[in-house]
Amino acid sequence: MPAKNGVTLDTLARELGLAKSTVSRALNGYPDIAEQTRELVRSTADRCGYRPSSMARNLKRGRVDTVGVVLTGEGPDIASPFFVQFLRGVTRALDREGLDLLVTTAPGPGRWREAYDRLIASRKVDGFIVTRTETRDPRIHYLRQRGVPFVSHGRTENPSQYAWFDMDNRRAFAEATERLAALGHRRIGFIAAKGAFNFARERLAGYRAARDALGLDDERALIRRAGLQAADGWAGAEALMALERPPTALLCVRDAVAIGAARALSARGLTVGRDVSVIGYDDVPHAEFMDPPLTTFSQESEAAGARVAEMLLDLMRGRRAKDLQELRPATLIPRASHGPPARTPQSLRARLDAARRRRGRSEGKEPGRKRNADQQGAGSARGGHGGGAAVCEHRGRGLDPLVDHRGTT
Amino acid sequence: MPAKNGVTLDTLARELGLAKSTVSRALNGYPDIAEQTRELVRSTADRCGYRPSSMARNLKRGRVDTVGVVLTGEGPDIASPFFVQFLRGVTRALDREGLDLLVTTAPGPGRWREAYDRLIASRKVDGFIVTRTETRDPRIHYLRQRGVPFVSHGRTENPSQYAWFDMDNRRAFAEATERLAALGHRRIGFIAAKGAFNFARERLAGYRAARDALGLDDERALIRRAGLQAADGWAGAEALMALERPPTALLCVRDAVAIGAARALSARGLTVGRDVSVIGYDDVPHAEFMDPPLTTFSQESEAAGARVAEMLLDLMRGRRAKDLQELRPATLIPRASHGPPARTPQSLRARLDAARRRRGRSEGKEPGRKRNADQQGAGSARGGHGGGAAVCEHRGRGLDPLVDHRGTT
DNA sequence: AACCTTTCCGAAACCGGTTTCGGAGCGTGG
DNA sequence: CCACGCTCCGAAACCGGTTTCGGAAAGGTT
Repeated sequence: MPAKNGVTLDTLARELGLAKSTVSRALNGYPDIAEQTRELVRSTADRCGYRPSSMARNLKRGRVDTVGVVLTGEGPDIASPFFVQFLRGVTRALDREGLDLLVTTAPGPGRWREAYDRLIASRKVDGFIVTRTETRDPRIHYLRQRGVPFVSHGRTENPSQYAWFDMDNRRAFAEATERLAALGHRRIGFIAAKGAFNFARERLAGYRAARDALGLDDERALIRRAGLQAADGWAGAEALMALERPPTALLCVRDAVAIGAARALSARGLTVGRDVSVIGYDDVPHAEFMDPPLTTFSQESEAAGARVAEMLLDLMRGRRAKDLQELRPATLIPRASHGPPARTPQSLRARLDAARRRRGRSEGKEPGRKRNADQQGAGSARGGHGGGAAVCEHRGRGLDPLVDHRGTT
Repeated sequence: MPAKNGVTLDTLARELGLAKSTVSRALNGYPDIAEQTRELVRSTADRCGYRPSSMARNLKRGRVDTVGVVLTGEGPDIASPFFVQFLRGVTRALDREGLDLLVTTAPGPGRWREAYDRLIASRKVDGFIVTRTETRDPRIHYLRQRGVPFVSHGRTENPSQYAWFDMDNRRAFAEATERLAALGHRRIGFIAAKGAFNFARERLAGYRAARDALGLDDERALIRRAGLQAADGWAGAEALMALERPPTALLCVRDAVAIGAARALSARGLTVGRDVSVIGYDDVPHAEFMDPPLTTFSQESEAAGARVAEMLLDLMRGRRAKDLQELRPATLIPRASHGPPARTPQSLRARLDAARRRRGRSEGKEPGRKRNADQQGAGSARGGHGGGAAVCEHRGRGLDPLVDHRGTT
């Protein structure tokens, strides 16, 4: 029943009175076809709207002109607007060479291997793009051992043996640290990610390196490890502000975290950018519209996607993986969420304590502000009033600090 | 050279001493194979790690078990975290049935047709998912006329003849309007989108319907049309607050716009949720961490993606398109950015004028706040201080109102 | 014992291209 | 006039499956 709408090679051959093979070679630019014949074939081919069936062609050629991406990771970690930009960059670059992108999902948490297996074994893709690498990423190892070409967006701890494209996260956070130090900050907190994402490790490493090189305060308690969401930023900032000597600046592993942190600070009555500086990473669309606008690093995700795709094409054409490794600088976007410290840690402590006392007094006699009854606690995170912790607790996270006790590597 | 790593049907057949066709039928559950033989074949098949080549199989079967999505639209309009969630939902649902998702891009603005053409003609996909429909979307017409199965996420103005899944945007914004009216608002502004996206039209229509049904103020000037970004929200709010009688509540076509609008309001010294209520749509991750947290509508993008994929599978299995049309309610997430109006429009006007006078006086003698020199104007959007317009102007948008002069349909 | 079903499997066509191989037609040099 | 090389095209194998068709073997009937 494959009647299809299709005009095939045979159709053309019959139409032209030529052999199927002749038509094929004419269309594919073989040198043993008379130029006149070739032209004739070409013209009737696109007069009839002929398009070779990709599956038939692929069957013989042994490749499918498709690269794969398998979506791993759960929940909102991946829910970044940049991933779409990245995909767009990838598809744009692939399209220029006539390739397509196949997207699939792991059938469950931790079951990425099955997805790769299926795509490889059924020959649905010629290569892979892997994203969001972890420091020790089993996917890299797996793909290398299976001999499938791939390019990774982000490195692992030992990135010498495969093709990758990465932002220089380490340098970026070193730069942010240096910048804050130059403004006078000596005590800089870091709200890090507890996951194994390599970009998170690198950012932390960059902070540490610059901090040590500059001789800044380096207590363990200045580093909080949490998740990657705004609620984690809130919790992290709360914990850091609870310190005996709170930091005057906060580096956040990404903007989502910075957003939560900034809210926690202003909920405690502090002015972000004066009392405490905050710097994030990503330049999410809303960073510019925070109050104050968030200092951050830009992404250029689409360009990254395009570059990764190009690298994969090079790789599949035989270029060596070791020659395909690119580290790109991230560019700082300075906005008003950072500046010279307006207070010392001691003064900050005093200010926080004063604010808490003030809040304690006014508790329960909040002015004529109706609170919507049908909401589940999130509404309590209002500027200056109320306990901000509710925002975190209803997400299942308390304020318990998650101090980092390990080294970088 | 197709040495491949692969174990093929012939390999198995030779190994088992059976015919290729027997092996194939055994594996595919044909009834004319002895149960014993089938088991034998099955076991050796997965002992050898046999996986049928998808291209070979597809060639004969005439389908490829792949559905396509072509990314259209430019710039940040598509840069929504929800699109990834949506894709994840799609791939999850497809994966359950052994299908994959092919993603591609139009080779240029307005050239979506080429992308569809290529995928259809080269038989790389069996069907399509189209997203972000416009009110009169040529893609729908095109795919219908070509007879390719597809499901659309979002409707067009005449949605009776194809399969679609959509949120009830109209009901959502009617509900938001009713809710505000119940709280006492009589003058509600709407920051709409000037594009042709159908969801934007529907939201506006819902607002209009409820507004008229409730007899609220309905001046044209209460509707501003702009883009979909935060800067547009800023500009829209600025324009609405410049009215002789400003609205006491602002409905925004989506959260990004609401974020910009809220910032504009607070930059003018107004308290969002008291002086002016703001409601958005999307429930972006940061909405909860705004000050105050943003009232909005949730998306459930992943579930939507999954449902759309399931509908497409049904369609490809022969179910009729007319039976595959689903409208789902959006659920309001009430937070603190809306409440009863604390002021009348007149009082709002007075407050705004007073704030402007105050700003005028303090201009030029801003306290010891260093402004970073190497930023391009965005930093001027600081809370309460400075002219907020800069944020919009450096994006190439002025404050000129773009009033709506047309009807709904 | 001849005949008819059923059960189970093998042979071969087929999907729509690509690629190899060989040969017809033509011009040229010895 | 024949051998030889060159240009251009046709025939057929092939890629790795699916599906059709036919027939052998086994079992049951009269």
